[in-house]
Amino acid sequence: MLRDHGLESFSLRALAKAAGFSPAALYEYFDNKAAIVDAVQDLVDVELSTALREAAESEPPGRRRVTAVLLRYLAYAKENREEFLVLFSRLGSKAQSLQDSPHQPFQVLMAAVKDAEAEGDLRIRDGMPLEGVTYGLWAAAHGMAMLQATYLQTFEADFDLVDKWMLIDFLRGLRP
Amino acid sequence: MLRDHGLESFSLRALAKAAGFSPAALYEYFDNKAAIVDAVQDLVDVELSTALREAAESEPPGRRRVTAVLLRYLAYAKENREEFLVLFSRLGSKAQSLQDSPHQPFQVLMAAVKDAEAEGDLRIRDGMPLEGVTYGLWAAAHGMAMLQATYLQTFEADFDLVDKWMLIDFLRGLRP
DNA sequence: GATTTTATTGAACAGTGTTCGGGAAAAGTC
DNA sequence: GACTTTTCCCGAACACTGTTCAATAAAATC
Repeated sequence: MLRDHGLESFSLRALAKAAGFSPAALYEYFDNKAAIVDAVQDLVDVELSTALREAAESEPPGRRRVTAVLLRYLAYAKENREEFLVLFSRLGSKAQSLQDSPHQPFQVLMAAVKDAEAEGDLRIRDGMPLEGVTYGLWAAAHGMAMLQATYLQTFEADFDLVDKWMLIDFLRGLRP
Repeated sequence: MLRDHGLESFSLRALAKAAGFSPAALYEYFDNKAAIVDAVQDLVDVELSTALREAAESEPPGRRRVTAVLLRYLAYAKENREEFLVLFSRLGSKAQSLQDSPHQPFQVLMAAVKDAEAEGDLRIRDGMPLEGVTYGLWAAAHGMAMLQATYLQTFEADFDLVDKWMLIDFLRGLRP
């Protein structure tokens, strides 16, 4: 529904027509537009996290598994551009927290990082929390995905190989 | 002007009133709202790039200089949240290109990376263009800045130290 | 069958970006 | 100085947005 026509031009009237409802009827189920976006964000959240989980299981624990999760993150953002952008748009009104609340993609990545450290394949500085390095790795992939989806969307180039090499090199800096 | 009231609630009528003009008068100088945002983006672009240039000159060539530029990027995003978000919002209609057109912050970072490689302080894989590793490093910092500015804006924590450590570790993976 | 509850709607309101005809003020020309 | 032309700006309007609310039809309950 939303996938085809972007996020900017996503009006309640258009959504209502697509759903066979009147615009006012939407307010029976949602408080406002932000609540609708929140609901969509939840859907995207689990879709992305299951994709990441699959990627994690495809590789043995260690830095390679972390790399697989990050590359899957990038692939999802590339294949599902609008969904990815919705997830990180400011239209929703979620109070995001890192650890408790189920930002599931983060949890999946953190598990992979934890396992890699347990395997002795990844070094974590003294005083650096597990969430910290997970956040850092997430941010690296997120920045690539975000730049390609917005700022560099008109920049015709194949980022795949560059992304992969850079992530591998970044993780190289986390070797024991 | 725009700094105080965010980007979402930035109406042409409000801008016109603040400028002492009528809303219609703005169209004498700009084609549309996107053109206004483009103009602001240009201003932010040079503001950010001069800040990065200063940071580059504060350190000798090498990975430390690259780190300084990236940290300055993060500091700017933190101190000038709205400007930073405007720069990467989809409201503008710029056709961004990496090399030619003056996305100046990228150029500044690329110069630092180039110098670091020339100093023998940074390794670039065979077949990897200079733009590629610059993009990767930029994306890492950009992801951190973007997450803090949007998705994690309610997450009260001090990211500064984590950001610094992670960037240093990432660059550690690029040692010769 | 009567009454309450649940869905759904059309019309309206305030706000948005944008267009257009018209009217002042400034600049240029004889 | 008078006349024309260009520059500048505004009010009103249009189509759109999210949102509210009284009214209505359908369903559920008693």
